[in-house]
Amino acid sequence: MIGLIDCNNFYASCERVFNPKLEGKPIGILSNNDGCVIARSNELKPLVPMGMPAYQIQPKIRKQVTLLSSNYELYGDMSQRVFDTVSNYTANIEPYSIDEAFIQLNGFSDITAHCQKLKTIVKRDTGIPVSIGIATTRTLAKLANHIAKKQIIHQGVYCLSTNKKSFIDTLKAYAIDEIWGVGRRIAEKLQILGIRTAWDLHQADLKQIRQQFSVVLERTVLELRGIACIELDDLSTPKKNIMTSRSFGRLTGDLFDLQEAIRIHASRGAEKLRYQKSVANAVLVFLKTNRFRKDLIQYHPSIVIPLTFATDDSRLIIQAAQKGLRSIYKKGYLFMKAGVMLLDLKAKNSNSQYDLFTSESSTYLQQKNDKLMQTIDSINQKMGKNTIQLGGARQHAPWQIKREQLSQRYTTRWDELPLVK
DNA sequence: TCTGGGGTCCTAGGACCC
DNA sequence: TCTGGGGTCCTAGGACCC
Repeated sequence: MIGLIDCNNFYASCERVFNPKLEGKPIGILSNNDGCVIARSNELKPLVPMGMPAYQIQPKIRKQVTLLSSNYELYGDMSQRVFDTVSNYTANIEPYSIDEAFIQLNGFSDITAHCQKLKTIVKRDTGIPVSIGIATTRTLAKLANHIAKKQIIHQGVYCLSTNKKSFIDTLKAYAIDEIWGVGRRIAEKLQILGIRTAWDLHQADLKQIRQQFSVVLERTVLELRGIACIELDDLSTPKKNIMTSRSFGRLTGDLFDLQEAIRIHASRGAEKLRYQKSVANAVLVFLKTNRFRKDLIQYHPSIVIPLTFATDDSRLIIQAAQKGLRSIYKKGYLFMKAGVMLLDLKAKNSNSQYDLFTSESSTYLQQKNDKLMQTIDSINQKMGKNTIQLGGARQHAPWQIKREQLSQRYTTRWDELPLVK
């Protein structure tokens, strides 16, 4: 059997662990730049829909709720703690997102009881409440998890068995658009065909699904029937592209601002690249104006700059990115977002990147450069992000994101530890 | 005034090959 | 009247996920 363990209202729960006053109150976590509500406590759910821009929340409601900037450093660390705890009680854990992981649950006489225990331990050791769905396939485990969360009677753990009579009723009560892998577009198309519930899709004709949709949806149908056919990428599988981008706190059309932002993104991308032990063959740079501002002229340029040889050296990647920026930048536009994407990634294998032109002296130089990057990375790892940066970053530059309601990074910064009085 | 960021997979269609 | 057939590779775009 497969279990899906999912943290309840994860970001909100992380905040509550360190600020218990927020317990029982409606709280929401905002996207970067304090833009949209991207996570809600149960109390907030009836008041504010998911994804609503913060400024559209009515003042009357706004007064009753606590809105916080997202604190990814905190959430990332809490996520690791939850997964570490789960790993101690299960042979095989597959993290799927920051707040979810699949677990293998074979060899237990009473799986539900085991999961209840696991749930209690995670709450005790990390402070994070979780729900667990159990079934024979990942798609059904997701569905079971949903039920575990929604129906209080199950106390956060639900096992969905395909051979019980209740299975059909459960699927009949489950709307099509809530199925994992069925998004808005496909749901609309399915509705037209008269397929409205998980049970309808379970019963659908495989051939027809394949023809009118794709193999992806065909797999979902098989999964609903209890035939496991969705495998997850191992998390250690290196990424094929690496993207770093941010919306700006304020619009800017100034080249110097953009150069600074692009340098930070290129540098951060190179860090991610080294972390997964890859090298990039090309760098894409893009700019975007604010598409919501109908009163401003729009411009969304992007360009790919090939690198002379595949590299993970921040300096070369920054250089390429800046070259790209200069060629797409035009005066007279107000930009709201900039980003860098590292493309055509390959494993950093000790020789491949030096190709034809390798000579003894260039190999020596390469080793020296590698060492420099390693040193920067290890200092930043030990002393905190951005202890060493290539070039400065002005604190109040327009491109810096707005995070006015940021909580402390309680678990990752010495000077932000929670205080016990 | 204000509207997230970072990924994956699949398919269709074009270029090119013999 | 009648314009080959089949394969690969690449890219753009669309769908999905959290």
